[in-house]
Amino acid sequence: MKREQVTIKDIAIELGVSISTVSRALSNNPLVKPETREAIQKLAKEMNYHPNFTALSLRQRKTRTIGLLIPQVVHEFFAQVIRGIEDVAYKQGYNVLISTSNESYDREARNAEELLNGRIDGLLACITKETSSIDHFEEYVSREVPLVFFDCVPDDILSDKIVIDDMDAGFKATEHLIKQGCTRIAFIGGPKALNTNQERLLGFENALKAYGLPVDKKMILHGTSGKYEEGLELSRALFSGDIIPNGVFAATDMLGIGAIKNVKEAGLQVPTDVAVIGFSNWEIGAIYEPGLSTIDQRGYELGKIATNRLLDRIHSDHQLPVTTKVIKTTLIQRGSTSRL
Amino acid sequence: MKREQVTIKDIAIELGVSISTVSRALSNNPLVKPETREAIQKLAKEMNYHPNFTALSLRQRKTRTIGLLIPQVVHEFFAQVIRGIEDVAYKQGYNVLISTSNESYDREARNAEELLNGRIDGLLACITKETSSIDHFEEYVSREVPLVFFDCVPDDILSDKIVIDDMDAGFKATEHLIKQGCTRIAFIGGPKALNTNQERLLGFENALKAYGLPVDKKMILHGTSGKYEEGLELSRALFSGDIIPNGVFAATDMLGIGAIKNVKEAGLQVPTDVAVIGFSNWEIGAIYEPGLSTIDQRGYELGKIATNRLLDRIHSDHQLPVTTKVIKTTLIQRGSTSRL
DNA sequence: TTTGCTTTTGAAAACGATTGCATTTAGATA
DNA sequence: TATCTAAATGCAATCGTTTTCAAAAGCAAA
Repeated sequence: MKREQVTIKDIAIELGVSISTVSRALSNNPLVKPETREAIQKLAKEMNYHPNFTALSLRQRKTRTIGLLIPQVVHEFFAQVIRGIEDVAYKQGYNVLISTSNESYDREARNAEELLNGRIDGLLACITKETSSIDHFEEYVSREVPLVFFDCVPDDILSDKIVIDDMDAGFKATEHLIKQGCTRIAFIGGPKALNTNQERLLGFENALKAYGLPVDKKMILHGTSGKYEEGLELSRALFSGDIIPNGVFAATDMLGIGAIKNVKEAGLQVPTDVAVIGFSNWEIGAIYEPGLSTIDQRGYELGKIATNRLLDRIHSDHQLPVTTKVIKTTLIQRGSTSRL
Repeated sequence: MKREQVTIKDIAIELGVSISTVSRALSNNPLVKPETREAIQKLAKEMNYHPNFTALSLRQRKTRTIGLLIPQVVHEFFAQVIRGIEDVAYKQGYNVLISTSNESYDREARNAEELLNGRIDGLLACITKETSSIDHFEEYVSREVPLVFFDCVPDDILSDKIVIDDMDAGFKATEHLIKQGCTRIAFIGGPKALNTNQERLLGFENALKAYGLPVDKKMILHGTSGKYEEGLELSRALFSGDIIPNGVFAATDMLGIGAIKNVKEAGLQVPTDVAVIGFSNWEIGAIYEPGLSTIDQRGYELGKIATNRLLDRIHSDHQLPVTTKVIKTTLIQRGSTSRL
């Protein structure tokens, strides 16, 4: 019953002036006489006036809100990205509307569709593992609604993309293992179809080749979830083969920790018998024993850069050229690969 | 330039009918002639029409959006809560607007103020560690804007609250240590002022008393962050005192793991020499060695219950009585306390 | 006073939808 | 053909703002 907001009209009636004058007074428009302005501003404060966001959005045809489409929130990487996004968005007076697809393609498509209803000024998106078709993003492109992809990005779409250099990171991780004296290095990764995963694998293979080591398909295993339990399983498979690796590059930290756990259970020493490096730099890797060497995925920076790009696009009055920004990663060495 | 959304008016002009007819046709109003309706719906689809969210919100005076005010996203507990919230909200056609305060009271107050501008239909809030004054929530109460607090809730506000039974949980955790044969039990916790922390401590003390064990103030230490490093430090302080504990109840999992790490470094065995139990049931606790016994904080349920309550309030046409719901926790036993 | 200028104010349209009410149209009946 | 009724459509107000344009008010100069 009392839910009604105080409006500009209430103030106008109270003071016996017109709506326009109140509007002007509140925006400090010099057209209105100082005394009037002060009286209006005083009353507005007293009445607890808050300008109605929806009316403003409709009138100005912008919502000061950016959409964020991600597979999941319960994920250290995305949490970092969100923090980066919010830090930038916030400073520029933007809010963030998060839409989670729960790794479901259908939900992603529905969410993307729904966000086209004018409630956001632009969209930041990271596609799910299973996303193949990108029809649901085409209208953003054709209508020129600002759209920036980050991390997991579709190949064939004319849109800004911010990604980390997964191939380079894969190369660095593998090179690091080689330099630590590993000669039989295995790769355990996520879904084969995932482009970030492919890139990491490519970097892995390139490094082996660059250092004259053989690329053995039996030493390359793919999972689906990238989780701890999967790391355990893949590692078990790996260490029951005919060639026992002395180095493992895991495409996620949780896979890496699962691998270490299995190695320890198999009675082998990490890093002496087997060195393991992960990917992402999750907090757990620093605490686990031994500490997990890893690649820092720079989620926070990724979020910041993507948001800046999106806001540039939103604020630009002409159509900006489409760019792809590749961010370099850094390697973090911990106990799990320190053999020298 | 092409950013314009297709509006109902565009369709009306194209088909030479009135705006009202289009509106009715799109909402399947039986007043409009079947052929007209079909023609309109067909064209709407062809033209990629999406009803403008902002206009709809203004007209209907509701936004189908709920606000979420939390200290941080990068936190497994909040991530769980968010998932619970989204699952419920989503099913009922609501979106979630997340506002992060970064544990800053000022930012929390500003965010709360800002969300009063009519862009949300109701607010879910968890206050920060440092929040003392709750003025910024008073207007929600006086204007009867639906508001539900969860987890960290202010004492003196007439509003729904969903909390876990921290005292009971503290009691259970401590009782568990006692039943595992611990006789000198320490408590390491978060900020003294935090009500959840106080409750856990109270449960701790009650359990000691209930089992005839002395409450020694020297065995009760408070930190500020609840993080791993702090767990290490507090534990060091604890184990350099004159009485060495043989059980530790840590008010967060990260404190617990820090404590275990220190105990191990001190050359003691977990759980034989010292049993440790944490709080929250973070993923890391299941993976760490030894596995960390803990209290499951049920973030997902908390999120679901809070959202259901908020939506009830939003949908109710009369003012519902204010309630406080207390959720019981469950104890998860792992290696760190298994001494029998 | 009248004129002309500046300062200040107000009326009304617009943003994109919904909806109560009035009007038109079509078909049926007299 | 005229009248009545029901079906279909359109007009206009509304939601809360901003902003253009017109009008009023105040004041100085003629």
